[in-house]
Amino acid sequence: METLNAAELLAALGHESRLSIFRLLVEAGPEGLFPGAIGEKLGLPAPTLSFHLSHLTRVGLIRGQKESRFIRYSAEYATMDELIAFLTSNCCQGEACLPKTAACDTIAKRRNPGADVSGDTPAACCKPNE
Amino acid sequence: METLNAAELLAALGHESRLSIFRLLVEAGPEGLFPGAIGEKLGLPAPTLSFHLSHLTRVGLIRGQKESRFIRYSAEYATMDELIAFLTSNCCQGEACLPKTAACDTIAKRRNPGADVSGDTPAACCKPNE
DNA sequence: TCCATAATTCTATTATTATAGAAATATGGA
DNA sequence: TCCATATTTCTATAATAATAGAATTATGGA
Repeated sequence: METLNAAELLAALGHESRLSIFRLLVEAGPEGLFPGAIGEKLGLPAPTLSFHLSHLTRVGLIRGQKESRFIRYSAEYATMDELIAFLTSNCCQGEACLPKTAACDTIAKRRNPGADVSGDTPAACCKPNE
Repeated sequence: METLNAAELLAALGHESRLSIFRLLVEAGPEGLFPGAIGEKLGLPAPTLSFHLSHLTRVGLIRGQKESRFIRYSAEYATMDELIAFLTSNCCQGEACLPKTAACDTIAKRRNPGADVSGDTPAACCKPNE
């Protein structure tokens, strides 16, 4: 992922309404939700909601699929995954930088399958990453 | 982390110059960089750079420390960590959603220490998360 | 066919953010 | 002290994004 593309995704999520929409869809799982339900839950007028849904769709963070009169929106997990991989790549020069995220543990583990990674203190992370 | 705060962080990163600045600092590690070096590397005029540095500082993604005539900026990894934890919490209803990120593996592993998490296919993730 | 409804697109307005020159501030060295 | 330089703050302007009413489109049901 390139910087420009990542910035686009981040900007799309960098708005309270859109972030809320996205998280509703992330939590809803693959079944997703219809705009009606989202709008009701978040209290957004239909045109405003539509504006944000199309923004999120354009950048590839969600996707909408027509179903008779409705449009079922769902999160595109793969896009989110790539974004987080981008953010955490080449980080921190060997410091333990992302204990809550826990991605680092797994990366360390894959590099050295015998290591114990089940504790709370993560190994150094992310150095020779993709 | 609350949605509003997360949106602020994402918006701060959702600008190509700021994202580039942040990533330079992430890669620079705890030693950080001075604005001069950043500006030169990214080709940004000093006032523009300063504007973005103060934005990133205000939201807590970086921090600046005066050192004689210079100001040493460095990434605040903890903030990034919390942001990613927020983004990946309560996701995907048991689907395997973030294989590249790899956070899911570790979360699964912590839940069930005997599991093998070293392969490329992550376990279901993130369900009863913080 | 006609209506109710889901959702979008059109539109104008408002609000916010980015840009970078000019001026200001602060520090160390000559 | 005086100057060069790092960085910021001030300022005006330009660019972009958000909001939501009104109009439009599409679908299923009466």
